[in-house]
Amino acid sequence: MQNAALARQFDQIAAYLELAGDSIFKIRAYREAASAIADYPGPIEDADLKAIEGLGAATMAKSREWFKTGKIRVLEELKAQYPAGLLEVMRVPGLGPKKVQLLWKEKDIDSLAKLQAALDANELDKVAGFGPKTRDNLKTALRRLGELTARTPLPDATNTATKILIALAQVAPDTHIEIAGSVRRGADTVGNINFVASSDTPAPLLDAFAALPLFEAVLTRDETSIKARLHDGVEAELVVAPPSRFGTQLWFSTGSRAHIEGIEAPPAFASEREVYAHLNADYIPAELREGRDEWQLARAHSLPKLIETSDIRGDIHTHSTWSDGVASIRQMAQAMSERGYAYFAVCDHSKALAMTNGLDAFRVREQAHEIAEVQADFPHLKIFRGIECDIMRDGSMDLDDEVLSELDFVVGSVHSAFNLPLVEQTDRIIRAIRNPHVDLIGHPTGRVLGIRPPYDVDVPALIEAAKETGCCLEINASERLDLKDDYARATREAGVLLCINTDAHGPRMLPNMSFGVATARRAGCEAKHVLNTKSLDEMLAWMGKRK
DNA sequence: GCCGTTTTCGGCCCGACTGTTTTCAGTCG
Repeated sequence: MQNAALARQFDQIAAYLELAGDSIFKIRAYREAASAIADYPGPIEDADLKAIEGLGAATMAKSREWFKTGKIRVLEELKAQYPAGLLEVMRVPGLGPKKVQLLWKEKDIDSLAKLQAALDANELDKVAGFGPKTRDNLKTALRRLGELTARTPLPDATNTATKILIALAQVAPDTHIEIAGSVRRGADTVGNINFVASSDTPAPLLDAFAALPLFEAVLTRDETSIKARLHDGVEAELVVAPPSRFGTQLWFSTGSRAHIEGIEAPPAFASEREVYAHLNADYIPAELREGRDEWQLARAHSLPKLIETSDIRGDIHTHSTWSDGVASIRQMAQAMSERGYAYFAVCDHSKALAMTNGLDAFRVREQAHEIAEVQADFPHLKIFRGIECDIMRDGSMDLDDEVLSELDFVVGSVHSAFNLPLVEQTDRIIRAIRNPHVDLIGHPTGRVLGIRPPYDVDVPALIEAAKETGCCLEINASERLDLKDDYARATREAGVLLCINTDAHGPRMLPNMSFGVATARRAGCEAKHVLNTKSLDEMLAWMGKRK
């Protein structure tokens, strides 16, 4: 299955063409080809490429070239033409293709390090377009980018961990191997990826680990453990323990440090359950092992019965091709149905987000017809009419109350004016919470892991307002994980309902639900704390009460 | 580059903000 690898080739071509200032439509075509390949359900190398929407003559030829030679000439030429570091520089907010080209040509800046050095040495003062404000913004942006990229987002780390597990399973099919560390605990970002294997003969396993092509270099190795670095810089560690000590090792390798600290080291046990029994505690789920109150609760037999992904009955915040989604309502319905959901809501963007072809009142009503048509073919899946309506700068909604009142679900989200002062940003969102049509605030702090920090907002004040109106707050399960665990915990404690949504722009994103559930588990949530664990009947009753 | 067609080119993704211009280019969502 080479889908991801081929898709990456086209994404890279798109990135270089963007840098080169090529046509936005051409760039988009490459990105759509990449997306189509990544989304293709079977091995792309066996697919009938002509039948895949989004692939044309050019991308098909390049795909075949890659199957045959392992390379795409156009991409190799682009790589030769532009230093790879320029793509990194492009990631700095405020720097687009034009400015990156200018910095490269005039100041030979082709890496983040050189950009930082130039800023520190005040070398950009004379470059056209780089006034004092821009230079200042760049310094802040660079610092933030450093903080944001220091750790890997949970979804990426989980995907990598799974790849490593699959690769190991091929070499050692009978060995029990578990993911440990912060990935297992469901932390929103991850420093490194940990594994524990159960075996009396570590050497072959360590050899196999060292030989995985995913790794760039082996960093350390002893008799029972090995640490290696992936191509993207992330480090992965495997510890091999004999079966009789596997549980204790898994417990140690899962952590967290705060959870383990002050606990007398347990003797060798085969399972973690025995470890906790030995410590006179109930089994503590990995997501709660953060050194909060979990030991107290576990000893008092009063740990929560944490929500499971299987408790989720539907997805409330999803997109379709009516705005910037990649799948039709019918395709989304099919995917939801296959996941066994009882319902989902189509919540495309509203008109203020023009770039996504957001819906105005007219198109909202047009969409209702298509939803009704698709609904007729899915008797066991309720399709709700919804919208992800922009919260404008002043806190008003992008669509009139009259239109909003026709919809089953209104998700209110901020997609503009991220830099408002704390009080203004908070008041803006509270105004949306107080709009009786708004059922849910989408990604309430606006962060995107590894890309954008949250905007300044007083989350406890949002929770208070939501408590007054019965509005829910979202745990966005995609690359945002927003609300984050601490805020989700405060929301639950305030008695405000959370709603875990994938914000899926295509079927491929539906499995992200588990990351949102992990966040909810870290917040100590049971099923009853989350809106979309309700059965269809319960949900309809809840909606009825809100009207 | 892809797509669809009143078949082989023209449309596709637009509006707001920011900082720097001295009348708007570049970036972003």
